[in-house]
Amino acid sequence: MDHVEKIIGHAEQQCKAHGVRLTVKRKQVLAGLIQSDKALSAYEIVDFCTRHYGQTMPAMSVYRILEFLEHEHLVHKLSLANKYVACAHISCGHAHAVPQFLICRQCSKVKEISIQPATIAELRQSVNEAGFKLVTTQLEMNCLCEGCIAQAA
Amino acid sequence: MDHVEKIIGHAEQQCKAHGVRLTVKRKQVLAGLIQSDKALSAYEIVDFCTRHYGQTMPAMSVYRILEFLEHEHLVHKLSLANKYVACAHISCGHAHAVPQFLICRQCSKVKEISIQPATIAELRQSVNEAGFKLVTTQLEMNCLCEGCIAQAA
DNA sequence: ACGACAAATGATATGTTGTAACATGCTACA
DNA sequence: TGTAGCATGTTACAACATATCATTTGTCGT
Ligand SMILES: [Zn+2]
Ligand SMILES: [Zn+2]
Ligand SMILES: [Zn+2]
Ligand SMILES: [Zn+2]
Repeated sequence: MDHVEKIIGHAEQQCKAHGVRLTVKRKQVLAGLIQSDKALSAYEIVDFCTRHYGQTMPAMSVYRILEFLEHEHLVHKLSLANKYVACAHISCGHAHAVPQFLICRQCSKVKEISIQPATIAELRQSVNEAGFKLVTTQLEMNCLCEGCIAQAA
Repeated sequence: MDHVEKIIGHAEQQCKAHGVRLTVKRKQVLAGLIQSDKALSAYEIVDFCTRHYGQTMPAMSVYRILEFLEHEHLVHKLSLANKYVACAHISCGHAHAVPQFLICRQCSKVKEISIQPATIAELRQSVNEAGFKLVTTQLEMNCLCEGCIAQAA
């Protein structure tokens, strides 16, 4: 049982606990994202599934499935990059806090982190002073990953 | 001379100083964004211009013009919302720092702020600890504006 | 003023991303 | 086994964005 399957197993447990089904197609999409180990656009997922599972995966299905997976917190949508990434904490057990995402501009690798609550509080404070209210503390930041930094040097 | 024209005047000065031209079409797009006082999608700008200036504005032109205006720091592209907003500091004179944007989910109003350097430093520190490097400190945050908060209450 | 060059815009086509609407198939449960 | 609800298939189209080449307009040296 490899790494990906183990995560899928956890995801399946989670879904069962919520009274929803992780169907074959949904597993395919999630597994694709996990295997890729980076953020993919919806159509990249279409291509991935079509190539790996021997039948064309309609874009419509991918969007529907992504919506489902996001709702189950198994996948995160990254608006900054218009891509989708598997949650990094599917196997952790603990319910995960609102995440922040570091997105490599170069290669779409994503790190899902939790910034210091104090820092978040300062951010929220700045927002409040401007008369706005934060709707979510999910942040997305344009970054370069370790690999791409090394490559650039 | 109204508020919008005054800002346009400043923009024109700025362009002249950079040896580039703020043409009629470019002024129309910029004025549209300023008047709207919120972020607009490229096609909303197309509609605005077509309605207000009596001839159809091709989408292609809008994209080209937005690219120009962004390059001149007169307009900012908001990836989080897939929209464009006029810079809030065109008339300020001082060269503006890397901004952070508070975007109202409800009505697309945008506040362009400058978060405490100390907070930014903490963010950068978190990113470095994760092995990534920030490419830009421009942040975009999902918010509700004053008006929409009041309305919701 | 004239011609040459570069910048800006027009026009058309096409690529990419995302949703609407309705048909069909599958699963769980009475 | 019927049936109700969920999931997927199919088709069409809307919204967002870029590529390419033609035409117009502004700039500058002569
Ligand atoms: Zn997560
Ligand atoms: Zn990278
Ligand atoms: Zn600005
Ligand atoms: Zn608002």
